[in-house]
Amino acid sequence: MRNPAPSISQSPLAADQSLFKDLSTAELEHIQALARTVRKEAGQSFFRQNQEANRFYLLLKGRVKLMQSTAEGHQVVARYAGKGEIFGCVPLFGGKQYPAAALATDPCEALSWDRGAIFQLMGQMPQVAINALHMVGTELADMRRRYQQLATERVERRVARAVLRFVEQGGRRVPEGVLIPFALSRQELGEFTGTTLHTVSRILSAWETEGIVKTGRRRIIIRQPHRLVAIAQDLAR
Amino acid sequence: MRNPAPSISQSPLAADQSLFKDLSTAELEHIQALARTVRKEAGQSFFRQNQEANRFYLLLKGRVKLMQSTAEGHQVVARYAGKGEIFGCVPLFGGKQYPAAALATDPCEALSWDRGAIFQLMGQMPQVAINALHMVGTELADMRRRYQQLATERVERRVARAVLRFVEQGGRRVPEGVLIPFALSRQELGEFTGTTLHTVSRILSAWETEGIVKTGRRRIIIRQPHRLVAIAQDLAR
DNA sequence: CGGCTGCTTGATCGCTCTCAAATGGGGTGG
DNA sequence: CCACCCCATTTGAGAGCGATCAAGCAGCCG
Repeated sequence: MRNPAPSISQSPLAADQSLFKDLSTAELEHIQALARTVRKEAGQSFFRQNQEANRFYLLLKGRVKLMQSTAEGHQVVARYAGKGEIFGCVPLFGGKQYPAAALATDPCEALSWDRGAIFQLMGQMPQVAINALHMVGTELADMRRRYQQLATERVERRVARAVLRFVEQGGRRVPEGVLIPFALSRQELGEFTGTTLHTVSRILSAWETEGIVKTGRRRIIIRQPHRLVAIAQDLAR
Repeated sequence: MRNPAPSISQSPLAADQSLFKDLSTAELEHIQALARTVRKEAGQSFFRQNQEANRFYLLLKGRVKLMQSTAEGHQVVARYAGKGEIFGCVPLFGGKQYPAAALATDPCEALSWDRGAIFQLMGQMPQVAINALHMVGTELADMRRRYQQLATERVERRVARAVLRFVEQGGRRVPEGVLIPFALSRQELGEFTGTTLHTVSRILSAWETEGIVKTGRRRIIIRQPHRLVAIAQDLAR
C-alpha cells in the first residue's frame, strides 16, 4: 500500500463504502488531502481513555478494540471496529475526552482527521454527516441490543451470540469448521459479554466436550454452528 | 401553547437548544413549515417496536419512555427522553423499523418530520446533521456507560445511580427532601436498571428504613441525597 | 365499596462470581 | 535445539447475589 497515494483511484478512500460513500471524485480528493495516515502494530493504541479528543479515525486495515475501564479496574469492551468503520468520532461533538481506549489487536492502518477538518468536511458535504449519523446510529442500536441481552439473558447465551457475531465478521472456512481469524482470548470474550474469563473458559470447555467447538490458545474453531445458533436462541439445553 | 404558531418568535423552535440551535430565523421558519405537531396523552404511544420507521420526533413537552421488548417478553427501558430531546431518528438512516416503542409517560407535545424532510433539512443545513450527531453520540456514550455499569456493578449501586439521574433530570425541592416529579414505578426502575421490581422494592424498603428515601405509590422523595451518592460510588455499606 | 394495580415480603434455588492453584503451550534466549 | 518462563487456560470449591415463585397488603379510582 503506497503511502503518498499518487492518484485518487489508488486511494483507499475510493473503495470506502461507509463514511464517504456517494461522494464525487473531487470531493474524495479534498477529503484525502486533509487526512493523515496512521499505522499501529498489534498492541499499540490509537488513543487512551480520558485523553483529549481531537482526532478521529477511519480504519482501513486491521482490527481495533474500544475498551472502557472503570475506576475499580474492571474492563469492558465497548466494541470491536473492523475495516471501513470509524472510531473516536463521538467525543468530537460536545464531549472533550475519549470515553474509551482504542487498541490495535492486529497491525492496523487508518486515516485520521482533526476536529477542524471534520467540521469543515461535514459543513461542506452534508452527505458525510448523514453517513456518520448512520454509522453512529447503527452502533447505538447495537449497544442497546447488547444492553438488553446483558440484562435479560444467561451468560452462555450471550457468549454464543458473541462467537456467532465474530464468525459473521469474518469467519474463515477451514477443514474442521469455521475459524475466527483473529486472536481472541477468554479474557476478551468475557470483557465483551460482561462476564469473567473463568466462566467463559468453563463454557468453552463444555462446548468442546460436546463437539460444538474446538479451541486453542486465543483461537476458536466452530464445528457445529447450528448448535451455537440454537444456544443463542435459547432452544438448546 | 398556540397550535398554529403565527410567528417564528412564538414558535417552539425559537427556544430549541438542541437539534436546531445555531440556525437563522429564516431556517427555523423553513423547518417549522415542514413539521407536524403531535400530542399524546400519558400512556399513548408515538410508535411501536418493529413498526415501519418513517418519522422522527423532537419532544417539546412531557416525557417519553423508549422501551425494548424481547421475544421472551422481557422489557428493558432503553432511555427516557425529556424536553428538547429527539427520538426515533436512528432507524431513519439505514434501519427500517423502530428498535423500541416510544410511550408517553406524561401528556406530551412533539414536533415531527418525515424521512424526506429530514434528508432535505440535513442536506441543506449541515448544522442540523452535526447537531443530530452530537445528540446521538451523547446517547451512545450514555448507553456504553450503562452497559459497563450493568456488567460490573451490583444492583443497589445501579439503582442508586438511576435515582440520582432522575433527580438531576428534574428533581424538585419539597419540605421533606427532593421529589422525583414524575410517576416512576418499581417495575420501571427495574426495567431501567436491569433488574426485577422485587429487587427494586427490597432496596427501596431498606433505604426507607435507613431514612435515605421516602417512597409512595410510583413516587420517590430523596431525604439524604449524599448517602445515595455514597452508595452510587460504592463507598457505603 | 369493590376491584384493580402497584407494592411488600418470605422462602428457596441456582447461576455466576470469587478465590486459589495447577496445567500447558509457545515463544525466546542461550 | 533445548530449557525455561510467561501467559493463557483449566478446574475445583464455596459463597452470595439476585431471580423466581408465591402470597398477602394497600392505595386509588370508578
